Amino acid sequence: MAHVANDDPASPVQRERRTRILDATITLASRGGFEAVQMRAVAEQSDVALGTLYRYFPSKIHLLVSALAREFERADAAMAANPVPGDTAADRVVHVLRAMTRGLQDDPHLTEALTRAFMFADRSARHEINHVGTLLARILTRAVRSDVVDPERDATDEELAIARVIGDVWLASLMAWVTGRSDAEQTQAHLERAVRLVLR
Amino acid sequence: MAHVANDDPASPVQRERRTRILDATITLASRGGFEAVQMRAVAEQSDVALGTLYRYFPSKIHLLVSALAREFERADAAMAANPVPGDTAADRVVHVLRAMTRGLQDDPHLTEALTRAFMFADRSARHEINHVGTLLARILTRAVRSDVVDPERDATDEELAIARVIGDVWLASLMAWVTGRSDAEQTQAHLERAVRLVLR
DNA sequence: TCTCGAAGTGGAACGTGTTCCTATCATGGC
DNA sequence: GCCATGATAGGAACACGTTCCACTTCGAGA
Repeated sequence: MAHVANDDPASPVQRERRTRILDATITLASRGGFEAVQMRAVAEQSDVALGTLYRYFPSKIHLLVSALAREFERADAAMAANPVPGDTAADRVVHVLRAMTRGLQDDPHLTEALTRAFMFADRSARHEINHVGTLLARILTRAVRSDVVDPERDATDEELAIARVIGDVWLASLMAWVTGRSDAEQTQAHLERAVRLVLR
Repeated sequence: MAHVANDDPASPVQRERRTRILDATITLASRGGFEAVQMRAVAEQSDVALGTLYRYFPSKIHLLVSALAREFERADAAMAANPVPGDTAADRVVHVLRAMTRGLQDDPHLTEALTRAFMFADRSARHEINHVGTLLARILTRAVRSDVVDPERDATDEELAIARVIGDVWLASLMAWVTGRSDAEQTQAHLERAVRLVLR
């Protein structure tokens, strides 16, 4: 039941194993989407026994959401490194959304796999899901307020609410895109429309 | 491959069978959530062979999303019957959201089953998903504009965009609630906050 | 009424996520 | 160095979604 905690792998060996497993997950997802991420295949490709894989990640959903979290951590770090361009909050948010959306649409299979896992997750994966949600909110909140005079001041309730609403719309758009209900152009248009509605 | 179309069951017998299957689905979902809706159980309870069940609904996801669609159709019809109370668009939308949310929270297992199926759906279920999305948009659009002077006039782009954004936030909130990341109170607060942000 | 194709039945079979078991391996404390 | 204990390997076993097949029943048209 208990598995290796995300942020506290006991040993460097385990940390490295975890990395290998997530790498294999991304590779397989990128190649064939959700259905191609088969637990036996992940175990084989990361050179780990099936039982070990399940010790590290208690389900396929946990595995994929953890992979998503790692991607978001990278994106967050990359965006934190250099300031978001744009004069208004709306400009910056649109810029960030455009970057994220483009990144995803460049790898449709990976996006499909990670998105569907995220959406399908149940209570047992709420910590991982929450982590992803937090990262998304952080990225958007930074875009919304990256020109405030005192960046150390906590974000206001309103800034947080705006970031959350935009995040919600982004997730719904992602879902629509993954299910083939809207193409890249429609997705982007809807996102920008929503940003303009919320940020004014 | 081809299954009985939703809106054109060939015979009354088939229509009645379809109803029985969806009833069984709702019953099982209400009792034990997504995992309790097992195809063999649905077939048995609706007194139909497994192969027949698959002829009517090509997958568990199609089945559950179709059940969700039927629920939304009922809700839509009920709400179309008598006008939404409230003086402002925001009031009416909040009222509708509150009603829908309460209805769902009264049956957590059913909500979990239908929501997760909706979120997990892939391209093969895009028609069913789209139908649900259309119904949701229709319900919200009506709430937004139910006091316009000429209700026959088509909704404006802005009215539609507002309804879509609110629908997106509602879906995301539903997901957060299902995964246990937010309780009923937080969900409602976030929804109302979003409505106020978008409608002004 | 007879016939024929579509629809339904009952159940075996298969794939993949998940669990479980036993033997082996690695590591920290003596 | 040696042991105790937890981690891993390897793989069988199980559950449930899905597919398939052989047979039967139903119903519309000749």
